[in-house]
Amino acid sequence: MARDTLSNLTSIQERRTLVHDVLEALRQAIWERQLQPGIRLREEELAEALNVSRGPVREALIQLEYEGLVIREQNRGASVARLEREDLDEVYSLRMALEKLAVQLAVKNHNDSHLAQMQAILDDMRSVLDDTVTVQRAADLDVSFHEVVIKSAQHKRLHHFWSTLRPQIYIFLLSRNVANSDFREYMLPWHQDILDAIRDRNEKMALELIETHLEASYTRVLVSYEEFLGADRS
Amino acid sequence: MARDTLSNLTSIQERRTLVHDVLEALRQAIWERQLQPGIRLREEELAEALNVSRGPVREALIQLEYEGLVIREQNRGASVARLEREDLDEVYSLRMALEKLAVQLAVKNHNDSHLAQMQAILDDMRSVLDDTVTVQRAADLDVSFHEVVIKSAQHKRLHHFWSTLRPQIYIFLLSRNVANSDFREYMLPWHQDILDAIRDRNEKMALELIETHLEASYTRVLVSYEEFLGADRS
DNA sequence: TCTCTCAATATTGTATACAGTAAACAGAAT
DNA sequence: ATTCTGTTTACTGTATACAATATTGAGAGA
Repeated sequence: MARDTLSNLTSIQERRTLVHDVLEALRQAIWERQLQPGIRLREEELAEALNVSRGPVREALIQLEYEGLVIREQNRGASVARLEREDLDEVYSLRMALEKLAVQLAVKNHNDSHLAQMQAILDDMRSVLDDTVTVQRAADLDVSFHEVVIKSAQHKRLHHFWSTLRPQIYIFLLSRNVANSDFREYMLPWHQDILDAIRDRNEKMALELIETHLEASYTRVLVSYEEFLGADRS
Repeated sequence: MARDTLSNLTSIQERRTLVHDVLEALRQAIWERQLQPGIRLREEELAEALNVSRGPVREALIQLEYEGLVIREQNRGASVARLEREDLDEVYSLRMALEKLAVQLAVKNHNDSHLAQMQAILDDMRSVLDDTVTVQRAADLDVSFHEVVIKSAQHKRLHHFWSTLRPQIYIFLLSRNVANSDFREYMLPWHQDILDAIRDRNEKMALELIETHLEASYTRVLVSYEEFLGADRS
């Protein structure tokens, strides 16, 4: 059989381990606030609930600690992280530093596939303009666009660091009160501009755009997240 | 008993777990090239050699993967990472992004303790000027100065990210051929300037200095590390 | 009533045992 | 000879069992 024929087949879904499954389940539960900030995460309890042993749960908790969703203490176990306003500041300042580096490299290193992926996400954003969009959908589209930008920098460690930040970014974005108008006024035009600057290899413009975009994003999220924290306490 | 009296006591050495010990042993062995790039790290073999079970070894390998010293593959185990020239580029470009953010924050957030710690390291550098310095000692001093700068930014996530990069930075620095003249000509004056700029809260200056310092460091390490890679292949 | 000590308990840290996977090899078919 | 296929083997992935630690609460002493 010719190799070219085979290369058309979509590759088989990589066999995953229990750690992956546990990770997804816990992340999801934290995002959906079924597991609320501060709640203790006992290894055995989770293991029972998910029908696995403590080993995979423990490894998943280690990973979640890296992602900032969980706090682990020596001999005292894990709990869901409480993300305060300072954490939002930290995440966004780090994100800014990483994404500035990313667009500088993206301008040089992107390829057509990256541009196509960005364009596809913009198209998705456009297609949901008429529907009512859920905050999850908005966050997904937002995060995945930025992820492609990061990927197009072709910098393994940068991508890895950013991915570690992603689950926290997602949490903050989930606090927004999104409306369709947001897509029309912010999401679409800003991301389109960034894509254009990368495609045109205009480094200065791309840098400026990512800075103003992230600053604006921060400002908007700050309001909604503080609101959320306030409501949470009452 | 008065609280003030107690606060003078140095806190008791935190009880450490086996994971810590395994981590230190493996990092050290990789730094010293007893474990050479590419060598397979079988969990059971390491466990036996270190007189622990596979659990702690496995967790240590996960951590080392984060630190970039080890590669882990699904169902195929771990091996010591081969750090090529591209990895040096990645580490330094990321380091630059992180430390630029760090000095900007350090200028605002540093306290007297941080300044004292930096000064102490500069004093150490001065005190070894007359001795013959080992490359390890030079790397230790270099890395620890930058670590204090990072700490003085008072940004938990930034510190954590930088710490993840530190073991790799250390590997690259170990390839240098250090002489006492390097301390006199580079290490001391550059680090002194950075300290001064942070103390004077001169953000623009601090940024400029860290940029030129890291670029220069990169250039110097690039030469020695390529030499090392070449020698390694022959 | 308050503080201290000590045991009980709950939970993580660690060790061991078993299951599953993938590379390596040997033998059969062409 | 070469490719395929089944089997072995060596390892990681997972489960279970045991040890060590930290918190809690009850009782003794002040």
